[in-house]
Amino acid sequence: MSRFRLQDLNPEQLRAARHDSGPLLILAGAGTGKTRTIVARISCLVSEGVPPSRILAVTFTNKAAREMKERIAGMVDSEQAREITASTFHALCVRILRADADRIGYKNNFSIFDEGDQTGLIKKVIARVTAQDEKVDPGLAKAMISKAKNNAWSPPPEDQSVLGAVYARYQRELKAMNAMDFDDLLGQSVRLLTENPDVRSKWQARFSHMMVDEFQDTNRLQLDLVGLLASGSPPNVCVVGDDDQSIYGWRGAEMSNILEFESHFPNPEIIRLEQNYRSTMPILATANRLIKNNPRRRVKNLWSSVRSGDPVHVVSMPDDKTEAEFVVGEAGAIRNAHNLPWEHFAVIYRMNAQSRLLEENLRRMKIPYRLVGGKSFFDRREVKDVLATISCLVNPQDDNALLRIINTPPRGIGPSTVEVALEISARDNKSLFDTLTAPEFADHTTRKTAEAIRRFAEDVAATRIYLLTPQANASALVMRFLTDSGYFDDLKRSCKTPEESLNREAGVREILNALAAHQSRRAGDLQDFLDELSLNREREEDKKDQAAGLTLITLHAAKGLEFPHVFLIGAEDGLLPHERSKTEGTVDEERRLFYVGITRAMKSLTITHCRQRLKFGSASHCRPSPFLREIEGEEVVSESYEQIAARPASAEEADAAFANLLAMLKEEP
DNA sequence: AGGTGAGCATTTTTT
DNA sequence: ATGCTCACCT
Repeated sequence: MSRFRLQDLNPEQLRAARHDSGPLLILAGAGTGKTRTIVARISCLVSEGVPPSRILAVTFTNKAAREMKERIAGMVDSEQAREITASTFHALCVRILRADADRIGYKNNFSIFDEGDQTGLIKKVIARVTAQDEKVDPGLAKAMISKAKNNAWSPPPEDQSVLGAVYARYQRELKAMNAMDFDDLLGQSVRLLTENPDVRSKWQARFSHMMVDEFQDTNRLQLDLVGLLASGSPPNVCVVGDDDQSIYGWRGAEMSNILEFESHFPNPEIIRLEQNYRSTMPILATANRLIKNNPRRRVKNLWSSVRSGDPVHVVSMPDDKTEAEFVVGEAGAIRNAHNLPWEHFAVIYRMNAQSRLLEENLRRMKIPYRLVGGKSFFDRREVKDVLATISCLVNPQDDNALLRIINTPPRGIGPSTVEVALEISARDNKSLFDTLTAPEFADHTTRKTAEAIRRFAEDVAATRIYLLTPQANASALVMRFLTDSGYFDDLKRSCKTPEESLNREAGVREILNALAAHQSRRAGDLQDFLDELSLNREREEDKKDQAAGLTLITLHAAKGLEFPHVFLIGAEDGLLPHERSKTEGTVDEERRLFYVGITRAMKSLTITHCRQRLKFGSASHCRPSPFLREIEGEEVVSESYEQIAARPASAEEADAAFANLLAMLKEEP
């Protein structure tokens, strides 16, 4: 990467980079060089003598944190770059909590519950707390608990309402397991820093300048955290975001954090980045026209020095099947006409279910594609088993992990024993492991079961001792624990086909290899490894080789990405403003979603909507999205599929079709 | 225990 | 249409 020069920045970017102290709000429209500006600012701070170790950059995703680190490394001295902290909110919280969680009544080796663990525990709690005839939806309870935590509401005193009781009990059980869910990582960090001025001072002294990316996505706890960590008076907090791209309100993001930034951090400097380096003017004009219709926003107007470009196409389709065929055909035509790689194309949609018809067509046409957002490697059974095993070895109080592995493989500690133990552990407020291993537990079981428990506990304890020595070969120890316990035999037995068995063993190997690699990288302990995995679950499509092809992606997942040629499909009333958003009163957020979609396109943008679509198995009529009315303008061309199909192919298109044919012939062996 | 079928809901998902 | 959950059966 070429050495960065300040002259390369535009005047607003430069002003942001040079801002020295006190709060700074950078309103960075889509494609306006946001990351570039943050990194430039960091580089300025360093050259002005701020020690790099005292600079903190916070992001939402690990990917963003990684990219930021890379770009920083390209800009400042590598020695200094290493000292700069670039981390996600959650990873930062884990660091804070691993050091001092004991100050708020947790042990520092607490476990982190992912959403699967969380749902599992909630279900269990519901079963315990509610009467037989009462029905509580676990999903609803989970959403409510998350909302409560994100607003820093404590569990209400018991038996006010069923949900309140579920929340209270859930939190009690988590605590008993010495575990935190994702929301707790934030909430407990806030509590730790609020209740312990000395801890707070320690962290405030650690960082002198703080940068927050994607500020429009922060929730209440994250805002609190920023306030608690920021140091300097006025605080040196630089936040970057775009309220027009706030699309995670349903997950607790508070747009008011950015809209009312001044009330949280008084007298900030506010800088707008409006020059766009991504899209042509027709695309930007379309986006601007749409987003103007939102009432609560910080007005921005994107512009580009690229004045000309293809018009935005809006095409009306008879049905969703035709839509998929058309989009795939159009992408192929553009590709052939300009000899482009498939990577230049993306199809963006509101719901994952919309990808299916596209996939069918792409497969039929033998077009390579990558589907963003599939199932995670970490949801595989054997991966969960191995991770639960490691968790259990690190923190035996982690009932959740213990429950997963206690009779997998079968050890003679069956459900009835577990049931009894669970009851006693709830009554005595002790962990499952402690309950099972207490001498008096033998009174509740047969001799045989007691012996099985003793053996298991011994195995865990013995492995644990080795494992916790610093130079231990952890992956070998875990491997031996699994083998000795008969895990692999059990795994093989449960597989229908030999391939499946091989596949699952490969999954185990992959985790253990990752563990070995982690240990050789830094003689880290297992805790680090588990933290990294629970906070950094790279999707399979991310880590596999990238030469993937055309991208199929949801509007949400597309935020932050860009593609030369974009197809935005399903722009229908009830789908793009999603039906549910209308009843929930969040149509503005849907408009922002549409805005995000439009601004992903660099060179060409085609928006389609269907007059009919298969919904829940049966055909239903669809009206165009009301947003399509809002984008109408001179650089938007509306047509129907029938008009396009009836038009004689242009010479260019005919050539392209011919080339396409040739290419297909060549690919066939 | 683990498999099968009826019944049911069905947006988006950074950590 | 499809996939998921739960209850009930082998």
